[in-house]
Amino acid sequence: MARRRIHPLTTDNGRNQSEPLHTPLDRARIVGIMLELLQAEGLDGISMRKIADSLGVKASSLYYHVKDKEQLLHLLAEEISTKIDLPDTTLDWKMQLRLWSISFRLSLLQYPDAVHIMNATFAASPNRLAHIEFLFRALVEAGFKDVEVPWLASMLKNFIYGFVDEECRLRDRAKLSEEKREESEIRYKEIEALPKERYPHFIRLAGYTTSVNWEEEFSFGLDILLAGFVDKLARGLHE
Amino acid sequence: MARRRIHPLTTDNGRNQSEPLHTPLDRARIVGIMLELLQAEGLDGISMRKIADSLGVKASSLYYHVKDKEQLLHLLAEEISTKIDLPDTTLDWKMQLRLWSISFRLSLLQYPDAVHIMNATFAASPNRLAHIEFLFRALVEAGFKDVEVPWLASMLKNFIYGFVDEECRLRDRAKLSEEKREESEIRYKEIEALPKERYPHFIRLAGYTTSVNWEEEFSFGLDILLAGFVDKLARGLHE
DNA sequence: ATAATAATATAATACCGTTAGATTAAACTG
DNA sequence: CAGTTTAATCTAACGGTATTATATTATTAT
Repeated sequence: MARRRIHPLTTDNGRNQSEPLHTPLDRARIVGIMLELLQAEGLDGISMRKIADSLGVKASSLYYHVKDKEQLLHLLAEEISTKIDLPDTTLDWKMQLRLWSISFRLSLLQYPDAVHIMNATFAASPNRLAHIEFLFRALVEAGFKDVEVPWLASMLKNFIYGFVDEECRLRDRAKLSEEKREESEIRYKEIEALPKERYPHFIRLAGYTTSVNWEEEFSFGLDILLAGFVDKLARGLHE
Repeated sequence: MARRRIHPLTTDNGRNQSEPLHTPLDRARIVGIMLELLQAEGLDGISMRKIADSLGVKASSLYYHVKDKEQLLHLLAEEISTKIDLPDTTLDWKMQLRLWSISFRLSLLQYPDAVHIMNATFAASPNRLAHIEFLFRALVEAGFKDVEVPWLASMLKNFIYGFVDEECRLRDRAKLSEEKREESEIRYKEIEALPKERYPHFIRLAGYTTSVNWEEEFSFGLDILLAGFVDKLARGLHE
């Protein structure tokens, strides 16, 4: 697969970059650039044209290395999930799930729109399956029935996706309101125009989602979900 | 706002449709068509061009009635949430949340991609706020602290979104595998090519998500989440 | 009838993913 | 070394997206 040029100078129409000059693309380099673009511009920064531009290449060339954009996102999701730690499997099952969840959240926070990418792609790749395997094993060893395990894992995953998604949104909005409130204020005025007397609880409690300790709040939700797991386990045993 | 023609026949360049002939558009009619397109073709069926075509009009004309597509989706989400029942507020709080969740899921299932539309739009519209108000009130009356209530409501919402999203996906895949497995089999072969010995639990348990009683499974998850709520409430009291 | 306004259309901009076919570069083969 | 094959990229195009500025028609009001 690895190819090397013998005579580095031939016709060379256009820019010449000293050494490699034309080392062909591969999936690893494409995914690497995608990760950079994601970091810099978010999901909108990942278009076939922009990826190609950043590689000094035309968009259509990407299709030689990959079937379509979906496959590229699939590879990107796998790459992102590389950075999630798998906890020590000798710990208490609750601690294992807790540590895994914390690590998962932190990884998702590292790249904008990571949640959407993970959620939009099929999880059948080595690293992602390793995480599913970890969850399934932990839940089985905890004592849950086989039929219950996939749904419990799904609940935990959905909790994290939902939380991080909301966290990113609220963080972005907080940033916006510091710099430029132009667009944002239009929406806020729509809220203020609503008949407040009809939503007393909402009005009173809405403020609690503005200044937040996210770690604390994540832990709060995680505790509740795991408490539900424990309750299910207890009921399942003496049933 | 309502406008009526006096002389129904003038120049009439093009098709003449008996009575109204040219009653101008309004947001209600646009949203109505969007709902039909959503039902028939899913989220991809809702483009500005397709909406306009279905109304016998050009895409740019829509911008006279609405700011952009986001606002249109906002209105659509509000319309969809009209069909969700608010349970009797005299019931036990757990029963209220349970009935609301069941009703919410059923509404989301009525239209393809409804979850994505709800999740992608800002929930500040009368009907959607009424639902938030309902949740907040129920949780406050249950005895939760003010700071906890928005996060609990968020958890419940995220559980439902995640569940229905997954339900739709698996249902669609089950349909596909009946008719044409062409594309689908490619992906399945990718899974089968993986080293199975590394994912023993996954291999053993993957089958449990194929033939599913969705009502039962939804109830299973809901029970667990609400058990976590109850646990939190109990701990919060004697703390 | 005329002026004002309401509603739609035309045309263009700047993107997007994807494909077919031509073209260049590198690697083999005799 | 010459010729052929294969690898990798490019050109050009298709059909789609949201959106905008500007022109045009249709209705209402004066």
